[in-house]
This record gives sequence, structure tokens and C-alpha cells, in this order.
Amino acid sequence: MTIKEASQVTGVSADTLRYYERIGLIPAVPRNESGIRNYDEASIGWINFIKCMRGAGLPIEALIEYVALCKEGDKTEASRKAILIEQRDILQQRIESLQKTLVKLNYKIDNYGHLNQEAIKNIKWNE
Amino acid sequence: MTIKEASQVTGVSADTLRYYERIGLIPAVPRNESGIRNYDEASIGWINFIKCMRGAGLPIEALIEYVALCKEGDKTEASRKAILIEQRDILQQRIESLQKTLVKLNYKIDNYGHLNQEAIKNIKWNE
DNA sequence: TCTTGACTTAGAGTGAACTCCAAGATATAA
DNA sequence: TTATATCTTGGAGTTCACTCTAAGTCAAGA
Repeated sequence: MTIKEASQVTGVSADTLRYYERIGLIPAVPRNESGIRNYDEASIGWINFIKCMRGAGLPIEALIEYVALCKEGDKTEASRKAILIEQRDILQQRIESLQKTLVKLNYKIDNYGHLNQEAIKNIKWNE
Repeated sequence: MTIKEASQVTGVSADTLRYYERIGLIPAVPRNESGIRNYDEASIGWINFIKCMRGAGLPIEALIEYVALCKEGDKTEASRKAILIEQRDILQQRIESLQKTLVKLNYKIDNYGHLNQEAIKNIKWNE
């Protein structure tokens, strides 16, 4: 699969695919004799995984480290798992924080236009 | 309250406070005779609101528009509410998407180190 | 054989959101 | 009054995560 096809399949631009590979955010993609990338199932799987993780806001740094550990083989399994757990916990906290903001926003919306502007003023945005 | 105190109270740097005011992300802060900012309760409330919204990923553009409408008075109430509703809906979708990612991440973590690597490979990251 | 189009690399450019800086005004303490 | 600290502005600089460009290679079709 060429980089163009891989881009279409994953929805990640060819430029970004090259960039991700360059910085180690996805493992090296297999090449043909003339050095042209030939994306296989595993490559596509990596791209989709990374796309999903980036979409959830996981830091590029953590993902690069994760990919690097994967390349080193089975002995890094524990460290890899630890990275995922750490990032999972951060994501969980982030979701909880967003949910609190959603509640406040809903409260503000529900009270809009009513005469109880006092209620809105009492929302504590910093908490 | 000086800009330094406002910065300490809200956790937003003085530079960022000036920047936010400059681009209209918070309404003009009252000044004393010599032009120095004197943050009052309302200013602090605005900063905390904006900080909360930005923390939840609401776009600066939408918030600038919201603030501008607020300045125009009661007649813009409906448009303001519409902005909040639109952004609330986006936030809700974002939370749902993050929750799906969290589930996948948990699944991957739970199966780490077990012999069922097949299970992990079957996670569909693009969906 | 020539053209077309897709690929390669290294490196420059971009936009968002700050963050810092210079030069000058003002305020407080010794 | 002098020193120190904090404020002001406009504008330059920084970082991140791409995104684009230039110069060149390579493969397929007319």
C-alpha cells in the first residue's frame, strides 16, 4: 500500500504520515527496493492506534516512548503497560473534569434568560 | 486588584491576562487614573469562566464572539445562548468520544501480558 | 524516449496560543 | 531624591504539530 493509499485509508495526510515516522511516533514502515514506503496491515494498525490516542490528547512524547519500547521487544512489556496505565489515568481525570465543565455549562444555559441571574453568578468556574 | 494579584488568584499569567484582554477574550478591565488595570470581582469572574471554557477546549473564536455579544447588552441574549448550546453539544460529543477511547485503552491494558494478543489486534482504533 | 505523476529527503514555512522583551511611566520605601 | 519594583504598550520570539517546498529519483503509459 502506497503512502497515498495509507493516507486515504487512515485519514492522516501523507505529510503527517512521513512526519510521524520521522519522529518515531509510528514504527518504520517497510520499503521496497527503491526505498518507497509499502504500508502493511501492521503499519495501518499503528497509524489508527496513534490517531486514536492523539485524538484523545495523549502527549506525543509518551507515545514516542511507547513505540520505542515496542521495538525493543518482550522485555519492555511492563514499562509499556505502565505508560498506558499512566495515560489512561490522565485521560480518566480529563474526562471527569470535562464532565464537570459540561454540568456548569448546562446550568448556565438552563438559567439563561430567566430572571435568576444570581444563580449564574454563583457558578464557581475555578474548582 | 493589580494584574499580579489577579494572576495569582486565577492562575493565569499576567502576560496571558493582557493577551486575553487585547484579543477580546475577556472584557476590558477597569483602570485607575494612570491607566493601570484594577481587576474587580466581575473581571475575576470572567477570567475564571474563560479559563474553565478554554480548559474544556472551547475555541477562542467562539468565546471572543460570546464576550463581544455580552458587551452589546440584553438584546443579544438569544445569540449568546445559542453559542453556549452549540459549544455544549460539541463538548458532549467530545466527552463521548474520549470515553470510547478510554474503553479501548482499558481493554488493551487488561489484556497486556496475557497470551491473547489476538484480542488486542482486534481492537478497531478507527471508529 | 519522453512525459506524467507519485515518490523520496531535508529543511523551511505556518497558525495558534501564548510568552517575552524594550522602552518608558508610575508608585512605594529608605 | 534615589532606588527598586511594578505597571504600561507594541511588537518580536517561542513552541507545538504539522504542512509545504525544492530538488531529485523512480515507474508506467503514449
